[in-house]
Amino acid sequence: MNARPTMQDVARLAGVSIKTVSRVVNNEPRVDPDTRARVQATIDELGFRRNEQARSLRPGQSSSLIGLVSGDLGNPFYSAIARGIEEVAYEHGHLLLTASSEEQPARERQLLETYLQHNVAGLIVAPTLDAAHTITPELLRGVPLVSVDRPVSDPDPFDTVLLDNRAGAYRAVTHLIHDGHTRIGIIDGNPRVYTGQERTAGYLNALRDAGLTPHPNLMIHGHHGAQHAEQATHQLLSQDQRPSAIFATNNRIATGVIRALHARRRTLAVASFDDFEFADVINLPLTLVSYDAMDLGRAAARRLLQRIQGDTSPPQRLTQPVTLRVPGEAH
Amino acid sequence: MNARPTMQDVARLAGVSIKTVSRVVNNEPRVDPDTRARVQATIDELGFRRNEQARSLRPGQSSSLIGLVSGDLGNPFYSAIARGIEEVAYEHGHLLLTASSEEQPARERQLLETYLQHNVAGLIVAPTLDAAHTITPELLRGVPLVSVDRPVSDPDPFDTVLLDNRAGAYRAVTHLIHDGHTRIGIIDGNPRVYTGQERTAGYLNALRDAGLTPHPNLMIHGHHGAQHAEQATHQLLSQDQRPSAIFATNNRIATGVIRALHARRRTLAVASFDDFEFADVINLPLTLVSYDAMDLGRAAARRLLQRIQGDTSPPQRLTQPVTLRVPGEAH
DNA sequence: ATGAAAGCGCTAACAC
DNA sequence: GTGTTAGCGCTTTCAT
Repeated sequence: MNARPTMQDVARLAGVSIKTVSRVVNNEPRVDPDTRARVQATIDELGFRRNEQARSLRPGQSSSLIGLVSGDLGNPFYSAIARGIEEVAYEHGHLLLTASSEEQPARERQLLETYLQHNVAGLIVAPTLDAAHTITPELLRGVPLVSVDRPVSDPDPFDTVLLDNRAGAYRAVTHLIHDGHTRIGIIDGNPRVYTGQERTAGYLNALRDAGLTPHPNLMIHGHHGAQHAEQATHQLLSQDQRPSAIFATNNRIATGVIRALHARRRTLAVASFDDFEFADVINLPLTLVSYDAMDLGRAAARRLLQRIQGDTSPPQRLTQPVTLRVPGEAH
Repeated sequence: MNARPTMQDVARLAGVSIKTVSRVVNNEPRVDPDTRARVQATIDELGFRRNEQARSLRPGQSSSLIGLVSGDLGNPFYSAIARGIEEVAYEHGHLLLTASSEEQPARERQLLETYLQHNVAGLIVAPTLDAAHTITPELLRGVPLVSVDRPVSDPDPFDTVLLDNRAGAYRAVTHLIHDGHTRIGIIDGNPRVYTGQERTAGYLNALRDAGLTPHPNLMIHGHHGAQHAEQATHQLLSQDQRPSAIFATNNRIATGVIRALHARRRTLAVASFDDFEFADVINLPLTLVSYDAMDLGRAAARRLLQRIQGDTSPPQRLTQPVTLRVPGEAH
């Protein structure tokens, strides 16, 4: 329980003033080498480390804290983003606070406020639906914010890092069409979610460019999570004009589709946004839109650090690339 | 870029002293209701929120920060733990800092030091190998630490939250034996890792209690990650006395085993520590040791909060339960 | 019930 | 090259 030593303690023991200790700690130039050595020795002896909290209390000195609010850190997609942010933040001497909004706007706002109370230097948020109403410049008071995966609103007052959702979906569906499929079903989640909207748009564009007409019976929306996607798959396969392939707009949905096909002992081409580890072991023809979620985090963190360092250019929208992966196919 | 208002600003505008504002903010009793209302109105008007950094600078006032160092936040196991910690921390008004040691002791120590510089109230760490040499009471200076998933050392000077590794492995292997298997292979990772040691011990106990003799050719150690486990599986299946079942000591290894079996188009009973989403869709007889990783985090956080609140009882070792899951079997 | 003043650990401005 | 002083935003005696 020995109390933590302060600069004052070091100064006393080394027989110098507190300012000299500060100079040594901060590697300022104008210090006598002998003095520096003596002070450093005392620092080591006492195990002194600067109190960052006191340091960043001074005006101008921003704290080295970055706050992240994502939907659910337990979701591998978000934790990969967090990992990417963490990596870049760490390289630049910043620390990362993490919390989950559970997709509730009120909680999201509460978390951002708490972060601001702790003097974070910047914020990264994977916004909930309706974030546009709660995340405002007045709330932020000049603290920079970068949104990731989804925009806060459109047009967006903040920097935003997104996946190329539309192109990814377009390519996956086009790949199915090239394989001869003409009746391609789509299962999407909540139609208000940005990523799903973009991916659905990509699907429609692919059909249109191939001269195919989208069929309402082949498009199921408003379903959420693997459970509902499983039902939706059964529904698609129980009707007269069955699809020969299904595009799932994310991996939760893909999981449901695969479960349903497994239950029916039925083989169908499945395309999906999001890659997954067991893709190679599933006995189905798969077409996956793959990407590195950590890169989303890295890009968001880099942009945020630029803002923290004073960049005041207009808000940017950064789009991260995606690739098509067909398990079992040579490349 | 309007500067953040301070208590001083509120005091001036409300025509009271800063101390009265402080009393209102902290809900202290001895304030005139009228004064309180007037101050509160000013607070709302200005959007004032207490600067937590300044607050916790006062001695005695511990910060509301908790620091987590895990091996890799991108690993779903660790991110689930983080999510559990976050949940409990949030309920108690604490915030969570996260970082990844990448299993490097030097980085782990560096991160802990940085956390301590930021005046964290407590620490949770999933220790690397060799953490015993770098995580010492001198480093911590009275800041409480709880280790999770693995002990820092044995006997452990810190509270520790573990899975019931031995019992889980014992039950899984016993289940295989009841199904008639007598030649059961085991593939483990780095033999220095605590969890692997315990799970291997459970495997050996199960064999012994069933009157079976462990065979060196059926035990493969020192392999790391899915890649090596794939090779190890091929090795096990290429020898004369082939196993009829394989126990994988974690899900990375299980992934490798399943990959290898898929490549060989071979069906074999597979038992594994760690459950996974696609277990139900894999066409293999599976026996899984399942548990809730979030609970590990919750338990660690609860223990840490007790320490932060002044508990000085001797270090505890908490063991979290595991269950057996056999996909496709009724329960 | 309210306020004045000191001080937490540090850095910036300005001596010397 | 080195030291003195003031002050960041807050809480805590101790007065009034």
